[in-house]
Amino acid sequence: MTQPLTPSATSFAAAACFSRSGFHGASMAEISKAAGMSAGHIYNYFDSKDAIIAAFVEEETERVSALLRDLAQRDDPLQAIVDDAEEHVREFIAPEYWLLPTEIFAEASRNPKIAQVLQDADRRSRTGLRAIVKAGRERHGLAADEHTLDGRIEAVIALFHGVSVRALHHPELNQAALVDGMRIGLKALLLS
Amino acid sequence: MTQPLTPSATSFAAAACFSRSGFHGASMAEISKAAGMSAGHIYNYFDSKDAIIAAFVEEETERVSALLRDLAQRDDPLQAIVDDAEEHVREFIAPEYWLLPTEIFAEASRNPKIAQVLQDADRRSRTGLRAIVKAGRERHGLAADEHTLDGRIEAVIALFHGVSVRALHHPELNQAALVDGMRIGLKALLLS
Amino acid sequence: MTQPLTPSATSFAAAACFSRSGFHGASMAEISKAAGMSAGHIYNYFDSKDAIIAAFVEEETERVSALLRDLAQRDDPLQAIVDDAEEHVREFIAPEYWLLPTEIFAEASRNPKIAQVLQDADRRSRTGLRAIVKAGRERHGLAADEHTLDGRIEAVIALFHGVSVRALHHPELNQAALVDGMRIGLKALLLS
Amino acid sequence: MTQPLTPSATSFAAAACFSRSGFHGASMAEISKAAGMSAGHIYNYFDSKDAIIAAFVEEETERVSALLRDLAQRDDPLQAIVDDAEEHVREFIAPEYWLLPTEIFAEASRNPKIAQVLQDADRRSRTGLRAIVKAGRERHGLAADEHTLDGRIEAVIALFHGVSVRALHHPELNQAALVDGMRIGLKALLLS
DNA sequence: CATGAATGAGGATTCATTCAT
DNA sequence: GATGAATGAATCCTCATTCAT
Repeated sequence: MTQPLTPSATSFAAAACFSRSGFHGASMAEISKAAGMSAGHIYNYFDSKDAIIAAFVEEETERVSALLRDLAQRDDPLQAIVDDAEEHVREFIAPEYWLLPTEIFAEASRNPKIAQVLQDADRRSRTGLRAIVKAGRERHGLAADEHTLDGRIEAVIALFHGVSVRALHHPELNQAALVDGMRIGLKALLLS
Repeated sequence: MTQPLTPSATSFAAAACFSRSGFHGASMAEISKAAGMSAGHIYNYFDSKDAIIAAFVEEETERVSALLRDLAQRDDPLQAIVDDAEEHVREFIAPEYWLLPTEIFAEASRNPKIAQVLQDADRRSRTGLRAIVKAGRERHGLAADEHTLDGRIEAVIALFHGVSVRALHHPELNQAALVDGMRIGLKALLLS
Repeated sequence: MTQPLTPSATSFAAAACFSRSGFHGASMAEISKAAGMSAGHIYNYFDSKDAIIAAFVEEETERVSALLRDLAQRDDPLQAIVDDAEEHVREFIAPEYWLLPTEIFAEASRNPKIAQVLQDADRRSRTGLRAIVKAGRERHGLAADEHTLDGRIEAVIALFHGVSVRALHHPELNQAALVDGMRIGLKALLLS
Repeated sequence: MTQPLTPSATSFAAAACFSRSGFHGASMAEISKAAGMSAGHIYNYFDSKDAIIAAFVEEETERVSALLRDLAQRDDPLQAIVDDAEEHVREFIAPEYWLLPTEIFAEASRNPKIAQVLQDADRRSRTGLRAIVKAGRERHGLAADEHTLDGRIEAVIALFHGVSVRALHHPELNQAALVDGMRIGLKALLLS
């Protein structure tokens, strides 16, 4: 979201390429065709291919952060997390959901600039989730001190991220069973 | 563990390069220098760079599988998982631990051959863990039907994998708090 | 003649390299220098070095086919073939003439795609020559049935191709004598 | 035949490789496997791959020269050439016959050393054939002066070499018709 | 004599990037 | 703004040749 109009279109177009071939497997030719403009012209918006990747990662992480903001609107957000486990699992298990993040994580693990983008977005997400969990637990009369919140929140996010990793390792996993497992874990972490 | 002596050394040397530059960012020149042999000679052991990656992934996943086998030796393995949470978290949080897996996951998400290696190793791991959890829960007088086992095991593994993803997103996370969070989640999943 | 402007220039430039070093001895660097463009750029016109060879062979065989078309214009083409023996021998004996065909034949003997190009061009040439010979022989009141035409035409072409092979084996051959030999053979084959 | 025993075996083994892949397409690894010895060991007999090619060409051309010597034994060699046309055509048309020569010609057209080998062998062949034709023609009361012999001999050899070239260009050629064509040409050249 | 591990130069090919139009 | 022709460095890979054993 750092870039004007057309670059955004480029990032969007690049998503398909990145998803298919990975950041380094996708060529500028491939990206430019998907973006519907010449390769040379892209350089009017981006300094380099790395800049495209960075912009793309920024948009992508922002998109994920936004999901959390929705959650805060719910009546009893904590219970909602547990209740919506099925829907969330279905989402996190879909390759459309984790293909690009997986690529992003790998890039971040080598590229400090990308890692920073991820960490900044995560801070925002955490802050949002933290407020939700704090309010929720207090409403349910549960402990909501810093240590408790820190640990529960990290574990909850880990659980969700882990689901996508599971999908990669075990595409035929028993989804219904996992949903029940998730509910047990989430309830223990959020509502006890 | 599929290859004789020298290839194994190559895989080992390649690890450093892959970790630093990624599978596709690491050049054969870089790898060969690390392996202490000429680039050309590597091709006496491996058919292609992809074959190096595949062999490396195989070794790496095997290494992870081995960790599970150790677990089975414990007196009360389920309780051990909960008790050892601190040690496990410390391990899963260390970049040494997740740097290469992260790269592997990204590769697997695009390369079916690599995905297969991962899935095969995962099946072995799951089978091992399943036996442990089944025996443990029966010993504790808990439900151990297929659905229960499926769900709990997937969620437990997800929790651990997720910890590594957290470390990437939040390097300064409150480790002690996370350990407590993990214990809550693990106890709920394994011992209830 | 399959390719637009610049590729044609490449083929032309490649001819010198192929003639000097052979198809496989000529490096892309050599070719690109001769073509006056970077090696990388050639790949905008040709998919591979093999494609350059194929295009070159196509142009070259087409050029040979064209010679036949001229022949048909003559008043008494059969007599012309005999009469022009000296000129034709001089031509077929010149290395400029057979250097590249020799390379092409070797390539065709291993590469089915190239062989096909050759055979297709040969069919066209034969059809053309056949019409000429048929009309000529009928005009001279000679047998012009299929078997006769088949055999005479094949032998005549063989005679010419063979001249080039002779030049390679015996560069100092007695050209005037060979011309007379050719005339005897050609007259026997075409006009009797 | 410049080399002792084992080299000869190497040349022999190399024939299959050369025939399949060409001189430059055949690797030393391929050749050494066919020769049943290590690649390194071949260098005890040959200074370089080029030397193997040279030795091979020498053996091969000698083999062809030898065929001519047989011809001289016949009662009426000239008539024999005409009479045996069918057999000779069959032989010259077979890929086993012209595959390697074609490769050799291409090599000779670029490599003066190979060209020399070819030309030396050709001189021997010509001398042999010349004696046969001279004696034959004199016996039949035909002109046998130098010019006549030169021209007829060159044309006859060209005719035979050309047959192989035809086979490459027109694998389905009408063999029976060509035999008749050859007989007409040969009779005109040798017996008139 | 014989091996085959090891080298390293050289090959085809790709691709991010530039720039004249 | 917009193109795409053009570059050339970098990549993977092959292979003739050497040499320690």
